[in-house]
Amino acid sequence: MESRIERIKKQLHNANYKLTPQREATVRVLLEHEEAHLSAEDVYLLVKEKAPEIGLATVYRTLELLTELKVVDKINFGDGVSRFDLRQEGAAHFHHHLVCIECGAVDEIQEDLLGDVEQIVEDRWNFQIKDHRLTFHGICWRCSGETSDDAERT
Amino acid sequence: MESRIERIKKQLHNANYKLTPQREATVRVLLEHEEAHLSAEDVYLLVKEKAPEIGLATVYRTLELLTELKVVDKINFGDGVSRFDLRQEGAAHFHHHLVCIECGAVDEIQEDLLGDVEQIVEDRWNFQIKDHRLTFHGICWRCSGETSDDAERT
DNA sequence: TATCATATAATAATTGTTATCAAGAATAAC
DNA sequence: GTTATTCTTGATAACAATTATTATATGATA
Repeated sequence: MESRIERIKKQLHNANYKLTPQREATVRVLLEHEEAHLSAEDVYLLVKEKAPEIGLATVYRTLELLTELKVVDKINFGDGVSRFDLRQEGAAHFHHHLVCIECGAVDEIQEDLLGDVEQIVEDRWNFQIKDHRLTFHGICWRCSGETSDDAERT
Repeated sequence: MESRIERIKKQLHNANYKLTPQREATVRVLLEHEEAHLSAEDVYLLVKEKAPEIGLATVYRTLELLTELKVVDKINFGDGVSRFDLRQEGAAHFHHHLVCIECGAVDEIQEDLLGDVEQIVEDRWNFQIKDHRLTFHGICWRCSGETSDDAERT
């Protein structure tokens, strides 16, 4: 974890920004809640536990900055708030999400899966793909397990 | 076009709603601007040209209603506003989008393309897919065409 | 030291959207 | 036809998420 902070610090410095205590606290919260898909408000409340003097605007600014530097990805599941995910180190592409319409859980798919599709799109639509967003809405294994007979026994 | 309005009228009636003049005006604007990805505000301004007495709230209500009936799809490209697309008649699935990061243009992909990917996701993650959202961000043919030969520019 | 740029907390302002509510049609009951 | 009843509407207030403002603090530099 410390090494990841170090690397993020370098990324900031490369872009002429500093890793201030507030920014570090924000990054730490993100690191401690990977895959949690926190909203700005969520992050704010969590950071506040450790650094109560931080302001909401600072969290917004930090998240914006981190998005710009591609340290985090800003996602939007259509529920009115933006959510922030740490980008996996070395991941060229954005990961996908499974949003459960029953319980609201958000699971991640790290696999790319879109290789073929992207090739088709680039060729057929003459479109140079830089990034993608893929979200499936449906019923997760937990919820379908509850009512389904052949539920998976974990 | 009239026949599509007729069908939408039936859909409304089936759900115990009426095609009021305001709703019809809104639907007509959507029909006349297919593939335009209008925001609620856009729709409001366009409807106002024909029916100046309409209120913004009515447009929001109508768009919400049409979304519920799956006449339109509500999409979000992360720019802070929701956009509304008429769903292609008979389309079981939501179409995909190409968002150009240069000029902001939004093109549509009607083809599904995700058949294989969905099969994998359903099997491997035990997830029952009901809908999907797929958006590619990149450079469209228009923008890459402009500088295509001597690529390097600012 | 003074000076300069950056970062900050607090708060005001803005934006997209939703809720409220009284008034206006449409429909049904008498 | 008149009266209920139910929808629907327009205007506007309320709301929540985000962004801008401002005055202050911090830290580096000369």
